[in-house]
Amino acid sequence: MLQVPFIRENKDNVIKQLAVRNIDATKMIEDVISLDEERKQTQTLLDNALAESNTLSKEIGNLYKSGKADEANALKEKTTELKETTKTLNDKLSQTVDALNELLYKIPNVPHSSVPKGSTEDDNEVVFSEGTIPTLDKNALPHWELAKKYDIIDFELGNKITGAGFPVYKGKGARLQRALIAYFLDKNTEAGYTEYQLPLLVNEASGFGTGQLPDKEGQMYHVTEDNLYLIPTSEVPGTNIFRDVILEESQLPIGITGYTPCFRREAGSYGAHVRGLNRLHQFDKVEILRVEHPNRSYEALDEMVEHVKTILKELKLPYRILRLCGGDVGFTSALTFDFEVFSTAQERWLEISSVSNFETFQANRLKLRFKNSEGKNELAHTLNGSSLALPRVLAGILENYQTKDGIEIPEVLIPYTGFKIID
RNA sequence: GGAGAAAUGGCAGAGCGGUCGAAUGCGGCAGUCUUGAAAACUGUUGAGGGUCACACCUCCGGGGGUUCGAAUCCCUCUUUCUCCGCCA
Repeated sequence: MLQVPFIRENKDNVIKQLAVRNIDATKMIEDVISLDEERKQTQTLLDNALAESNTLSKEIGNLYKSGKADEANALKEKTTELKETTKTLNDKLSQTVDALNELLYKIPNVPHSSVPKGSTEDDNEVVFSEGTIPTLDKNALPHWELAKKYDIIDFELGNKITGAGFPVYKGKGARLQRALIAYFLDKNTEAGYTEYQLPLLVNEASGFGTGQLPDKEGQMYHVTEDNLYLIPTSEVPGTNIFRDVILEESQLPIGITGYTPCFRREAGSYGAHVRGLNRLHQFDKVEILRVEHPNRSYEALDEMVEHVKTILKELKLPYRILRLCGGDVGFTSALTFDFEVFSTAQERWLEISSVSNFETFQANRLKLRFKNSEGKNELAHTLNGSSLALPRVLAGILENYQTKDGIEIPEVLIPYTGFKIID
């Protein structure tokens, strides 16, 4: 959520930059400012009334002490009136604050100046690509066929146990999953991220903290009995570590990594593009997350991009990096780079990582601050990225590494899998 | 799941319904002393709103109530601890 003082001071620029997302925020921004104005006025009136009633109460106390009960009783009548006033003002204030917040929840983050204009994913900018796309045999199969052929992922079984989108990994398939998780975690901790194991269910406050609530409620599985939500990404529990936290400047930067399954309802997604591992309700992901000083958060973003590149290079997968356009960049993000792996048999790019700088957008909701060199509390910047999401990496490996003898295992993974080929 | 106890500032820990945003200790910061450090001493040290700056207002786990006035009384929820039960 954007900060009101920031909106006030940069009104025109905010509107101009939000236009990159193809939204005309003029009215929303003006409403924010006028609601905030109203909030301040009401607050002042309320404060004055409260101040008066505080003074009166003290006087009454003193009068009682000095035995002047009559005078005290006279003053009491006055405070009764004041009570009415404060109640009315208080109601008005909370209405205004609610309206203001509701509006603020609807305004997305201001895109970074480098975010290109555009409306769909076709307008994303390819900024880097690496790796060679293998020439496969004409009998090459998409990963869901390979999964069946080598009996390593059973989609139907998952269907039976739970439903579509909950695959069962078997044998070498399961082992490969575990290998990938361990390998990613090792790479991330080597790069300085501290490993965490996080809860898979979060409460309402955490959902609000990272912005899944109130808007994207339908995307999460909700355990109504206990009012908990299954996490759609470890970003939620990971970032909420820092909810209501004031750090010392010397504690920055903070980098954490964690593996969790992720649960997404993906309501309204159907068709060929969601076949096999392309889109699941439950999938595994290893995440990296940073809390940074505002001065160097973009440097940190570059470091994260470089880090993910190293992993893909080691896995020898053909990939490219996109700078997301205004129409595609997430609600909370200021700048996002997506990584895509080429799925040779499907002949399409699959998104496997998304690395973003949220600047203060999340921190503002979380109240994540640090004491700056002047001793003032200042909002920190948060960033996160997948490093990496499993299913599509797996899809990429299965498809790109298939040979007539079986599926070869990328060399860096062999110490983790204990086998060299799936056949 | 049952019974009991508790929740106060970074931590520990006081707090007869008014003078309490809150004693005291520790920690943090600044200074004195010292070649430097430690010790000692002095001062300072929660968050948010508001203001040019003050004033002023709100916050003692969350929510509600009683009262002219609540950290203090009542209700409720949550969490923690102890005991019992169940259990990976």
